[in-house]
Amino acid sequence: MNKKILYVEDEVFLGKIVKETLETKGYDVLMETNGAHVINHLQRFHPDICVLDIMLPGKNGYEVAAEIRAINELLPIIFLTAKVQTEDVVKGFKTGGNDYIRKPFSIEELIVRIENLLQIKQSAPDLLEEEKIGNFLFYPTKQLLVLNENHRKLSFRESELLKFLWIHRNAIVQRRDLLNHIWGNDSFFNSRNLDVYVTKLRGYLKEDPSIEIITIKGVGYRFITG
Amino acid sequence: MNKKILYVEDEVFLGKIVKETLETKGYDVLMETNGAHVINHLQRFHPDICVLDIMLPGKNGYEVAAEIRAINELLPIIFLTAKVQTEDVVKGFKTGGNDYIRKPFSIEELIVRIENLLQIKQSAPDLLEEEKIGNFLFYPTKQLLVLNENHRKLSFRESELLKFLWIHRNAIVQRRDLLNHIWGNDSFFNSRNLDVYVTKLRGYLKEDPSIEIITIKGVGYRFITG
DNA sequence: TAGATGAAAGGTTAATTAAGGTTAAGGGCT
DNA sequence: AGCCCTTAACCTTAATTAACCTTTCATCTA
Repeated sequence: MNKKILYVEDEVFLGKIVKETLETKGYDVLMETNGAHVINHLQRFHPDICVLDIMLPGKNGYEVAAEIRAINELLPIIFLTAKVQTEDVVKGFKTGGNDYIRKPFSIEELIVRIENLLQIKQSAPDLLEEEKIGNFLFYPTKQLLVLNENHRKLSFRESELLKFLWIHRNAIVQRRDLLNHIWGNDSFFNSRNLDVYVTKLRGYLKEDPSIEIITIKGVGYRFITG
Repeated sequence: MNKKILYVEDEVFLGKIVKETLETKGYDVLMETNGAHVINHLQRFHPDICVLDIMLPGKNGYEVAAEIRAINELLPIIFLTAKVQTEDVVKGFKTGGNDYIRKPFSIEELIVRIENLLQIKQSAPDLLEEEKIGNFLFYPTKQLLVLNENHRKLSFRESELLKFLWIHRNAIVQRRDLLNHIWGNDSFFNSRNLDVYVTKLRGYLKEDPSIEIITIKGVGYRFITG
């Protein structure tokens, strides 16, 4: 069963390219040029994700997003925008967007963001019941972190964060990906939230000096394990 | 060192402009007006990316792309076209194009897409966990520089700069390559930024007089290690 | 042709801005 | 209540920008 993408774009020419490319990647794509028709499609097509151009004739992307949100709280929405003002981005998140991409974008980039929101991890190996992280033992499903006799129960977010960092250990993980994965979008409200959780994890992990969460300012983090 | 672009374009006038612009951005550009000659160039020039106009005399862009694909599965291909028919676009992607730009296009847009496609397949030569630089030990992923008992944590940019210089030690590295690698572009502002980071690194490295970052005015730097 | 001159590139240090770190105070949920 | 998440306030540090200084090199002039 292919994942379904509802793609709202008034530039027909660009739209056809994007649609066709996504289809070759194994998605079912319904393309619509008129914002006012989106709601109808939502009911019949049942998309897994929406990609909305912001500059639409008639109804703009924000309005469409708000309509979608009224019906479906969780459906991931990606905005495409030519504008670069922060206000627009903020507005995008406020009306319920999960991610945004600036035009001109490369199709590769769009695919990455789509897969990210759909949680299709290219090669994310499944975690075992028990993972050895430095001197710690981490039990992902139990949300438990053990060092020697010291058992610490992790909260859901703590555990998700550790999981994500561990899966991508020694690689740079982008803030944006963490936020999308754990909080569902990367607005700057949640952004500060991530900082708080990184601090918490660092606190837990500091007993083993061979483990470190390195900050890459403006980009994300890198989880180092000896 | 520079990335190589094979650019196939029959409009000589436009072609010259694009070629020159790309060259100022630090690419080596081979321009060809005849589609039939492309394959020869492929063997000798070994481009990192191809930019193909679709309307070519003799052999059209799709045919050329198919030929390229037969030899190299992964080489990124960008199509340029003035045609507006969708069938052409679809055809382009089916013959293995990675991206697509409609004429008239802005050169900025072309550059964005080129860089995007290059990043995807780009992977720098790997460094070891621990590299010995003069009397220092450098831990690239840990962003750590050690001299005797003296541990210095490097910031991301400091570490990236040192990595780049070390990989190209004893060779001349161009400012614009450094800028493109660390800052993503070589605009005027980042240029001064690089100066600041070079000064910082020199400060850190001055404890070992056998190491030196030599300035080559107007070109770049040379990292000397005894 | 030596030396003067000025422009351009880069060096250095400091100021500014922005990102993130830390801690603690709300606020909702069970 | 107790837990977890969020938000806010305040602090620290990295990254950027700016300002001013030095070197280099080409060109001009005596």
